[in-house]
Amino acid sequence: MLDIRLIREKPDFVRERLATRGGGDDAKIAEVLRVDAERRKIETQLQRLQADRNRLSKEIGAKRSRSEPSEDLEAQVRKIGDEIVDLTQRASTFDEEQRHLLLEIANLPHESVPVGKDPSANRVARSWGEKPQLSEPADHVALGAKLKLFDLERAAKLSGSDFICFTGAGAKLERALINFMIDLHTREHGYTEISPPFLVRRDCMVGTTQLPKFEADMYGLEENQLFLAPTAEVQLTNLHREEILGLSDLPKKFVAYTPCFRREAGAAGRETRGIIRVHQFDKVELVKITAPAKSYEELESLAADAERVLQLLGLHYRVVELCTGDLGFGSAKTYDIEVWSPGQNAFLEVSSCSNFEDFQARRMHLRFKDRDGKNRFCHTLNGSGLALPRLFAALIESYQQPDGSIRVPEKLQPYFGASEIR
RNA sequence: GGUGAGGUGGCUGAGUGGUUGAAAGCAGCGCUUUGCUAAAGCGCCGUAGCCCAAAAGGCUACCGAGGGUUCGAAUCCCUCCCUCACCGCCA
Repeated sequence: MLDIRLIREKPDFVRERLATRGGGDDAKIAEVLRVDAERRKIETQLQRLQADRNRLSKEIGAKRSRSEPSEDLEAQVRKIGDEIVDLTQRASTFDEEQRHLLLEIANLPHESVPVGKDPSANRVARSWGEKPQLSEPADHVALGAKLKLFDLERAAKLSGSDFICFTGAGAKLERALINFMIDLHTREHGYTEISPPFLVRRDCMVGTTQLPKFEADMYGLEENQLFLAPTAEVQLTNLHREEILGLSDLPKKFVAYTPCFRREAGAAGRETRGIIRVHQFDKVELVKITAPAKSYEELESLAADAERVLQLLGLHYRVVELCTGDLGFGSAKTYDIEVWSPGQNAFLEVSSCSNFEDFQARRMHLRFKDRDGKNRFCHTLNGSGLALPRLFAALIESYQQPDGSIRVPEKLQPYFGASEIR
């Protein structure tokens, strides 16, 4: 959520920055400014009446204590009371309308983000390693079937299409990857491990911007208003919602392993082969809550922490700096980390590391007490570290051997308990 | 699920209809004293918003949330949420 004061004071600046995302927000800005002006007008009227009421009510109290008549004043205040009821109603209508509009206006891209309208303007920031030399690489679907690592048909029997059921060595490999990543981030990168609930309240989903805009992509449980979290970003970032943290508590760094649930409405048929786009997948997520001055350096180290996973596993990847038009709704700056998939002959996104600045914090009232004693909004960041099915696919494809077996990367062997899968 | 107790500022905790936005203590900030530390003394210290070009200043709202009673509600009534305790049920 943007600060209404910023929009009020620098509307042209806001419009210009939003336009770099691809435009279409001018009408919303005009509308929110109109509502804001109206809201303040009514609020001022309302406050004058309340001040009158307070003053007269005190007089009534004083008169009564002196046993003087006060009926005329009481009648007057009663009348003011009626007007207040009416104005309060109108004021809250405008309040709601303003919040509604603000919740649907995207964040401003950071000035360092390359300007462009689609992924063709994204910038490859760096790449690591090399494509493995494989004469005729099998893709993960073929490898998985052959070695019985997962069973998509039977997963469909349980839950419908686009679900995974890992089996045997596949299930164990997934679990090994989870443990490997969590240990890395807790032991070497200083994150605190969290095992959060998977169901979250609506407010949390609003806080991290999944709602209200993307409700169609979320799984919800109608009767008790809970949602299945689409990413642990929701739980981890909302952990301290509505709190005021001490400056010395920052940065907060959390890592969690959770399943993630996504309807992927409208995504059917696109990039959905095998296990790379499914309704439920496991993910190790990294979240940081930082002071504003530090958030961009924390973004760099967050990406580095996620990249470290791929480096230790010896997987080729590249880091892409998203352009303004490709940026997510709430993000000010994002690096996508893409691992090489020999089977797809393409890079697959396994992590998206973003700095939301105070966009999420403002929605969830997440603040810290600054050195000068003022409460300010924190900055929030998150990135996968990493998403499992795609990592799994890239790993088995990259480490496949001519004889059809899969070599297990050395760093993973203590977790997996064997050096190969055959 | 049942019964009981409770939700007040960063924290602890007073406060049952009108100068209480809220006592007191702790924490925090500033100053004094001090070789340093510690201790002591004095002062300041909630949040959000509105008016004002701005500052100064003024005003409004907020005591879990939402309604209600009243001229006036932290205080009385209703509903809901949450926390704690005990009982029941349960992986």
